[in-house]
Amino acid sequence: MRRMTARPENTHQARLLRLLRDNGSNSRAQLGDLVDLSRSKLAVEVDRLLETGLVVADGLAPSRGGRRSHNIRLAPTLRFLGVDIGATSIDVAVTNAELEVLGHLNQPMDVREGPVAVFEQVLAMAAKLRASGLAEGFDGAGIGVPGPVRFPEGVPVAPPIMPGWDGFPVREALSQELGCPVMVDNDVNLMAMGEMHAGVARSVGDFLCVKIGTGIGCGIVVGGEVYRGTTGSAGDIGHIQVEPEGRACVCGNRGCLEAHFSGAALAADAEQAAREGRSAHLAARLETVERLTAEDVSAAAAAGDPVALELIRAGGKRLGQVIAGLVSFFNPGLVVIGGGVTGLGHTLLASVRTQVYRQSLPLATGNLPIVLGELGPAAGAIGAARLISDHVFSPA
Amino acid sequence: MRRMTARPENTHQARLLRLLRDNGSNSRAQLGDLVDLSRSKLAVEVDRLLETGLVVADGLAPSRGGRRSHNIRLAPTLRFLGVDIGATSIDVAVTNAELEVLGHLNQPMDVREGPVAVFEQVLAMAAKLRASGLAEGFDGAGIGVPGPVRFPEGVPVAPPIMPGWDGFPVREALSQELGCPVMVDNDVNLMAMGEMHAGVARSVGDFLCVKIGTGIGCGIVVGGEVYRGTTGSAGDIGHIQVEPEGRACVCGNRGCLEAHFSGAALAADAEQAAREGRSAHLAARLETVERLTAEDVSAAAAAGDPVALELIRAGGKRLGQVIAGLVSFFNPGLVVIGGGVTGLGHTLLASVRTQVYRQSLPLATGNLPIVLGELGPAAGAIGAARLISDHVFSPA
DNA sequence: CTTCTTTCTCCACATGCAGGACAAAGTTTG
DNA sequence: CAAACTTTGTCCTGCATGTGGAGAAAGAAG
Repeated sequence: MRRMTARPENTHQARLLRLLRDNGSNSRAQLGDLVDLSRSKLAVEVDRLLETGLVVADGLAPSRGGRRSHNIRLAPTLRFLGVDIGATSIDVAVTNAELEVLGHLNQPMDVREGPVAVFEQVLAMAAKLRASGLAEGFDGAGIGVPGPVRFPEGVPVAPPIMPGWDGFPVREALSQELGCPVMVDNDVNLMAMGEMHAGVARSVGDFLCVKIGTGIGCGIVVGGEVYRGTTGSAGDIGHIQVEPEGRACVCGNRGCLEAHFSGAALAADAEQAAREGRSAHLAARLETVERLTAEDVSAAAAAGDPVALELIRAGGKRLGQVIAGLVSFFNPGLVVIGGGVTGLGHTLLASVRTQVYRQSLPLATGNLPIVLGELGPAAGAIGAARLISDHVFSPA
Repeated sequence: MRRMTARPENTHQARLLRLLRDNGSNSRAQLGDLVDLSRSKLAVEVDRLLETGLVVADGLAPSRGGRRSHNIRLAPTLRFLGVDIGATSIDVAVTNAELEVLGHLNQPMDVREGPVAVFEQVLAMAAKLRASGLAEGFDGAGIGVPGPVRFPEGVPVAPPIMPGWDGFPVREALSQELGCPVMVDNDVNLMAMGEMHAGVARSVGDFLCVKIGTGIGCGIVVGGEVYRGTTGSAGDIGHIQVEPEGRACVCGNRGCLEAHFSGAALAADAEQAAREGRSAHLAARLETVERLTAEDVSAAAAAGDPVALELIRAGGKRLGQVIAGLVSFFNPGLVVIGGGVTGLGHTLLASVRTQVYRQSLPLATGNLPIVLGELGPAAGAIGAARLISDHVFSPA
């Protein structure tokens, strides 16, 4: 079960591994252009990487006007596991060393069932992916949980929506079970990493990634690195006050953003509208299902239901207020909006944009794109794979 | 005029220079404990630094149980100039290489008089300090301006309260005049650097530094480094909305924090209270001066005037609302409050604290000190010296 | 006064790396 | 098709740098 994946011996090797991860197969000559090492040094390091098995030869590159160069690539047998535990579902993906998703499973599950039950499920899903021939074992696993994490130890801390998880040694436990290195992070941070690696945020140094799911969170990226804050709770914007005497929130305060707009709040608003007969569309839907969800609102909006559209617009305005403040404060180069309710799509986006561009100063918004995430439900799992690959591809 | 200050040749030397700057005179042996270099290597680098003249011998250290070690220190003739241009006044300080303030001048001046007039004043003040024998020349100068700056070029960009400064080549011009390296930054960022170097924020990696002056700004420090944002406008929190249909602000919006609480807003509120006869204390003051200032409010509060106290409390609440949001988002390890109106002191602080601790989640506020700055009016100038010393003490 | 500790210098040795020479493999030109 | 030029990869030498030990210098402890 346990795989002894080699680790790079120095920063040069780590650099090369990451280049190969991000740019795919590459010729030795091309690598030479990228890394500013002498030919001899480069040859030595590449040879050592080939010896460790992390890297393998991959045929000849096309000629660039002279002798053809030898291609190398990351070992095609390397596998990373990306796990994204949401409030109501679990995503598990297998990737190769280039972080391309080879297989992806999604399973509904309430995180409140506790770490033991969730773990069982995650392991079962991982086993299923392995059984389907996608992987023989894993060289590393990243896992995201919907709450703050003490990052160095990989342990959730005081997660409001995850009773029973406080202090559970997620990293240690999963590492034991899978027999490979594991890193744990907040799900929102992983979404940000995913979008940074393979999504809209490629080549942006400083950006925000707002995730609207059951709750609302925000990933913060500073200089290409996720910023986690002093206690790992940075980006917890769900409980910023948007209405001085607003709705009561589960956190005990009033007027929190999450209480006014989030997957949960949207569903509640929709149900109320349906019951009060304000929306025929939503009422009809409520006849067939027990409880409405954010997806129902999204469907109603797509069908042109005015009440649903208004709910989304009002929510976008609230969200926009908060984002406007964050933009003034943080002056990001990009704002990404993602998460389960991306289905709300452009209605939401338009509403957020209007609010931000109106409220923030021109210097901060001047060239500020506000866009939807590109990776959809896979963002978290890809980010998780990226997290662990950064770890595995760094000197031991 | 031009002084050719030597620069370190490599990162080891830079490291040593900064240690000497931050810890003062030090024995070679002690440095050896701090830097993890072999004795021989350390000796070589120190010798080279002695050759350049950046570092000089400084007698013998007390014995640590054996042969006494030779002390070294930064050259006592090194001088940095720290300039802090506020909206209504200019601070100029001369420091030695350890960034101890040797001389400090303050001069009222409206920044709106434009870069040329302000420059003249700054140069006159620098000349005065030099004439008083504190410095023969400067080895570097840092300068802070009350608006966003394109940091790499050292040029203000679209500063709302500094008409005429947009695009003015501050760095270039000052460097020409003084004949030494110059760095330019936002005044709030420099205050943060000052408090980090010599104030309350020593040894804190991630913190916020809120400056309340004519306007309101916030310095952001991430991992010991100032974060400036994509266009250099990070920390511009004065125009975050605190009241949906609040007061009109100079920026064109309504309900901005600055419109409700800042040096300017406070003065305006106080005048109104005085005119309406709500405060005998403030009214009396208004008889002797033409316009009230934040200092007058501060004095009235110190004398127990209930209206002044209430103004401060209300302002603190507004400020607290915004800071609470930022704390949730950024999860800092410390919040420093400073700026001209620090005289408002503990009344303001109490009000802010109440609001933040009430509104933010326990995980973020659990161990979060909210304190007043320690350096008072010198913070900006010290931060400016620190900025340029970081530059001078880095490899060329 | 002797012994031990600490500091500092000097030196021999190892290591690591750059850069040139050269061979191998292709392309282009006449 | 041959000659000339380009690019790539390997080998090797020389230089630079840094490590760690030996030993001298300076002081503390007994």
